Amino acid sequence: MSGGYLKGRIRRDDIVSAAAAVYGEAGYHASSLREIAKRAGITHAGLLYHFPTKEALLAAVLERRDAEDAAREQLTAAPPGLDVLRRFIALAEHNVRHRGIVEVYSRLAAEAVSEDHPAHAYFARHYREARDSIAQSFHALAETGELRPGVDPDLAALTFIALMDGLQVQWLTTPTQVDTVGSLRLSLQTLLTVPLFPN
Amino acid sequence: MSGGYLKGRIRRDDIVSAAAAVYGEAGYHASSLREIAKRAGITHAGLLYHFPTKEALLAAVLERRDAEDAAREQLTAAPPGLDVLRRFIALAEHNVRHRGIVEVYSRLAAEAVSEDHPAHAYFARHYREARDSIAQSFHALAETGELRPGVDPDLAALTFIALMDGLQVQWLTTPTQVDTVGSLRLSLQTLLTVPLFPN
DNA sequence: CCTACCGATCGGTAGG
DNA sequence: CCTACCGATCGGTAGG
Repeated sequence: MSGGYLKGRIRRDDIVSAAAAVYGEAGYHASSLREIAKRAGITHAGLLYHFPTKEALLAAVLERRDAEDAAREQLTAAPPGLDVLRRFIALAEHNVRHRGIVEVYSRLAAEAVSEDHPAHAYFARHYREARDSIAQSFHALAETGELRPGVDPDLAALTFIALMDGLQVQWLTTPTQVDTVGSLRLSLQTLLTVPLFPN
Repeated sequence: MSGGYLKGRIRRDDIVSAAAAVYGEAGYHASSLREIAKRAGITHAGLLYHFPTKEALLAAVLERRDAEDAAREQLTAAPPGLDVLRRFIALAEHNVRHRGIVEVYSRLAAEAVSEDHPAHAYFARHYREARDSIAQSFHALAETGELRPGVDPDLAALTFIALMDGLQVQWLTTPTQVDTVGSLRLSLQTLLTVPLFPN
């Protein structure tokens, strides 16, 4: 019955995977529909049958990434507090084992600083949501005395997100010299009065 | 006597300035020699008379940036310690008032994570030198008891550099919501046992 | 989904 | 430094 639709969904998924891989290697603007299509096993005109424009394909890549992240880490599900912070650390640990994911994200984020980039709104929203989520946790920790006195929760949240992103670029550039997870743990622990990972 | 050479140097400088501006807006790969040449008031073939290839122009942009940074902040001149850290903060303050500089740097850094990018070696070296400089200062502070006990100087150096870079991308994306200098001060102060900026 | 094509743009070169 | 050009590549469309 829905055989045709199923095949279409699989094909679309292959294209999105190929696109994410190419974006990671070349960024969005420098990626060509022909290269993406070749990896998906079709022509570039065939790709445009599934995604009407280059931008529509980018949107599909970003949407799938959001869905995957949400499903894997349940970042927003936990109540504000230490657990949320631990889940962000877990996300960083996952990323170290999946360089491709980090490449796409880092490259697109840098391109999207321009207001006219098609992914600009996506990243502006992404940053705001991440900051809000982390800030809520720091505020909760402040109320229970688990945040070091004098630390501003909102500023600490901004700092944590910026640190995650900066570490990723530096890690991609010189992988052997960057301990992403160690740096995140150090920074977080320094802000707390209780152990982040009790022995 | 050297009239011809002087004019050549001025023209070359105009081209480098135009290139830096375009790199900041579009990145390196997406920048065209024709757009850069137009802003410098010549044709793209004329540009190639001064710089033989697109890569040669990129190298000139990076070289000039290094020279300007070194001259302005004398980052390597100070003896390791609090003063070096304060100079990096001063650099961040300067950058907030010169968005264009930050755009070039952030965009190129993200592109250059690829090993085959012509600026890859430049950024790998840049990161290493920055880490070494900061690490030396943290080591010095550790010996005088000005670094919080338990803080690893090398990890703290990596963290500080990553934080600077991550803040810049987030600030470029959502300028009104990011306090770059405040975040850097908070992070540094949290690592120290003495005031970074005594009142 | 493909073949065939379009106009536009790219980095670089020849020749002056 | 310019004019004029090259081959290559781009996103997108027509027509099936």
